[in-house]
Amino acid sequence: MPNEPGRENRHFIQQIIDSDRASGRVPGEIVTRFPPEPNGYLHIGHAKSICLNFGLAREYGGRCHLRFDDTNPETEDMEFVDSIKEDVRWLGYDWGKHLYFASDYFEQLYDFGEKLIMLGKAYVDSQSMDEIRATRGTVTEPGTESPYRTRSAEENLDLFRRMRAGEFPDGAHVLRAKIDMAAPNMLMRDPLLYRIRHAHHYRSGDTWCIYPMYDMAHPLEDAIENVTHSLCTLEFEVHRPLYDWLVSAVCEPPRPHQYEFARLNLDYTVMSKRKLLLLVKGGHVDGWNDPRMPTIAGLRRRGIRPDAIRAFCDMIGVAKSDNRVDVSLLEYAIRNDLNAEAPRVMAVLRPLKVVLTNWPEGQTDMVEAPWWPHDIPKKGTRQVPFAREIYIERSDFMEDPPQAFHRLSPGAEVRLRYAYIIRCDDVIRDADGTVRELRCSVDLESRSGTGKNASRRVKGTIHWVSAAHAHRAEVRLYDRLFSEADPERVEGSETFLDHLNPDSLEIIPDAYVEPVVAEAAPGTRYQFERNGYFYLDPTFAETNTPVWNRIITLRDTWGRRSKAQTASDTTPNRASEARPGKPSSSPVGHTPNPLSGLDAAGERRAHGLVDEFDLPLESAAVLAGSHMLETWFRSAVAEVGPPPSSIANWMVQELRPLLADANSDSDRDLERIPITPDQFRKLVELHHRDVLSSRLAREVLSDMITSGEPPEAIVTRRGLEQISDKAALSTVMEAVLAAHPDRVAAYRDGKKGLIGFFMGQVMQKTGGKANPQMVREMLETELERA
RNA sequence: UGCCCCAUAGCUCAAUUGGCAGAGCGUCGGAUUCUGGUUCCGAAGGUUCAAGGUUCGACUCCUUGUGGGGCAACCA
Repeated sequence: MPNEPGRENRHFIQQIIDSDRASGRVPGEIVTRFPPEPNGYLHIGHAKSICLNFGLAREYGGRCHLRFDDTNPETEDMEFVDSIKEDVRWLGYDWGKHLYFASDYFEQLYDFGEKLIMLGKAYVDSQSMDEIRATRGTVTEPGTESPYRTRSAEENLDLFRRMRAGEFPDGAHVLRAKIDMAAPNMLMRDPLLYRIRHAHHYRSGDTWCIYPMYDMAHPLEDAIENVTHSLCTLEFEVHRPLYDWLVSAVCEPPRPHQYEFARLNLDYTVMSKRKLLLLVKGGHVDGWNDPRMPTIAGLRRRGIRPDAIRAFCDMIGVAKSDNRVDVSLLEYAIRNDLNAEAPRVMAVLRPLKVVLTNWPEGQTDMVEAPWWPHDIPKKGTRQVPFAREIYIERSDFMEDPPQAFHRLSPGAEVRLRYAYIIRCDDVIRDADGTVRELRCSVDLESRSGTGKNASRRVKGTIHWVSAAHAHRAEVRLYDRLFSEADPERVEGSETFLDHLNPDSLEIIPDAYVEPVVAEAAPGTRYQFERNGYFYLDPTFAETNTPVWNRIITLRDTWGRRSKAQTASDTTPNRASEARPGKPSSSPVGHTPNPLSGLDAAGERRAHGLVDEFDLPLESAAVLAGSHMLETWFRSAVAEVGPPPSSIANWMVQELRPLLADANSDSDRDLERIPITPDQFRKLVELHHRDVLSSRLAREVLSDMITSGEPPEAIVTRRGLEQISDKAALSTVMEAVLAAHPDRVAAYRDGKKGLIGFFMGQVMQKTGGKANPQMVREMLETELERA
């Protein structure tokens, strides 16, 4: 959702796509894909990905593929393919003709395997699984190369073909990429590409006995389909170098790129397929579509509409930081959607009988009740029978109510919604003292709409049903499945199952609904007034008793207040719990050691630079960290010219960040840029002599990197000399101040931060050429003159 | 412990790419209301993880820390 009015808020992937289009990197259609493995049901976390991928395609007029990533024959099934298709469609998205299966690419993927072998980029390894594991090394130690790594291309090809032909048992050989067994990224230590698996695949049957691994299949599938932006979750970040390696090894230029975003975590729920399966298998829920489950099927059966899910996904945004979304956000999306979609009716969940003593026995009145409240622009009414005996909600009566309670109590009056005002005269009790029934008198002139006293106001309005006309219905009340915000956070021998909420389901077999509700078709959504939104569960369509699932309660400021009073001191404050990213105590007195990243030799070099050139230790440490940097620095320094510390400073602070182009080692790029150390020194000199402000010098530097021209040439070509003429600057400044009298006043009123705004304006008006020191001084003296 | 990623209001995210720290949700008030709902109005809430550095100016760039997450399946 837009954060700033008037300016659409673009998340980082949209920004990437925008710039890809602007720069021409992606001239054609934007192509994304949603790539589930058909081995489980989709959940609300997948919904985030679906909304992202299909939403982007819709937004940019591109397309989104639905691709089943079915490369593991042992876990996948057609049942899941069907349910996933249903769920995506239900969410409101359409893949058109772009339905794909990894299993349809097996032949092409195999050809890529042969190609890699021919290129010398892959080999058949005949070590056992254990040997491969053991020689992979650890995160701190490099792995060792397989003895089979040097097999000839011919031998590899022969072996790979025979693997395909079924000559070998499972595990006898694998195809591995030949990359680097010492790579710090474990994924690059000759990752497995193909394994032998004599297993029946639900689509390809027994055609294949070798299957590609994810790292082989996924990037190449993207390339085959001309996907432009391949979006996945954060845990695949470390796979990206491998993705790039593979794609650039065997594919032609228009190539896909992978970007990673944070998966959704929701309070009071679990999201992994494995844990959801455990809930189902263990009988803790009623199946994959239990209305308490975060599965799409569960949300659907709960009665939530797809519009609400999409709105929710819009609200949570897309970013790269781990998150745990507060349920109130989901609840808001659901209520906000249903408010204008669910007609209002009356139902009493926990009945208390009320006899209206002055209402004639046997007389039935029909009152007219609108389907919608006044503030929803929809029309229509229905008739509701009103008679001598009615049911009201047990919780709407209190014998000894607190001050703020404005429902029924002895002697008090309430309005029965759409009907009459009643007064409680008598309370009838059972032998054990519990209230069995109320005797009330009706103000016969107070009938809603038509009565003489229709406009008489009483404090409360409650809902009701006529006892003789009401229908019975089963109602199921759902609460959160877990009692802990983060059920996966366990101690000792606990599992997430220990955090199950025992009260997550309450079945009320004998609620009463007004007659019209009994005619509802399965799948109908109503608001039971003052109780919440309910959904007639279609899975019970066959049975005689209708089952209404409570989708969600109404927002309840009263219940919240009374609960807060009783429970405030026992409920732990969320803020006080340890949260990721928030240090519990801030360390003090720490002095940073710039040398800490260096080995002994590096430290010596750094100190050498300090002694020789009088550099600050920080700059020296950075330069000493890379041989290339240090050499470059030494050749940039000259007898005449700016002090070495300035050159070092500019290298560390300005040059290096400019080199940091996506996925490359910036310090190594130093030799590839068209800037000579001599030219660089001249640039620093221009800044040092105050010909260029730091801002302009930065501008020139980035120009140098792209154009390769010497700094003076760029300055002349673009007319970038700094403006230090007081009169000229004054004119610009006056114009800026005159154009924004309100801000000038605000500044003089104490909002000193506005100096940045004025500076920005002046710099913009002068094309960044104004001498910032002078401008700032002039602005300050001018603005202080009140 | 090696490499990679992340850190802005209670929660989820912005901040025109170095120029006034904002939005939605939540919280608390007020108005409206025949739903203690909705709608409308308002308020509180910030050492931008910390320290140092660069800069006229840093949420943004550099350094070092801290905290959190990911990576050592023939899963995806």
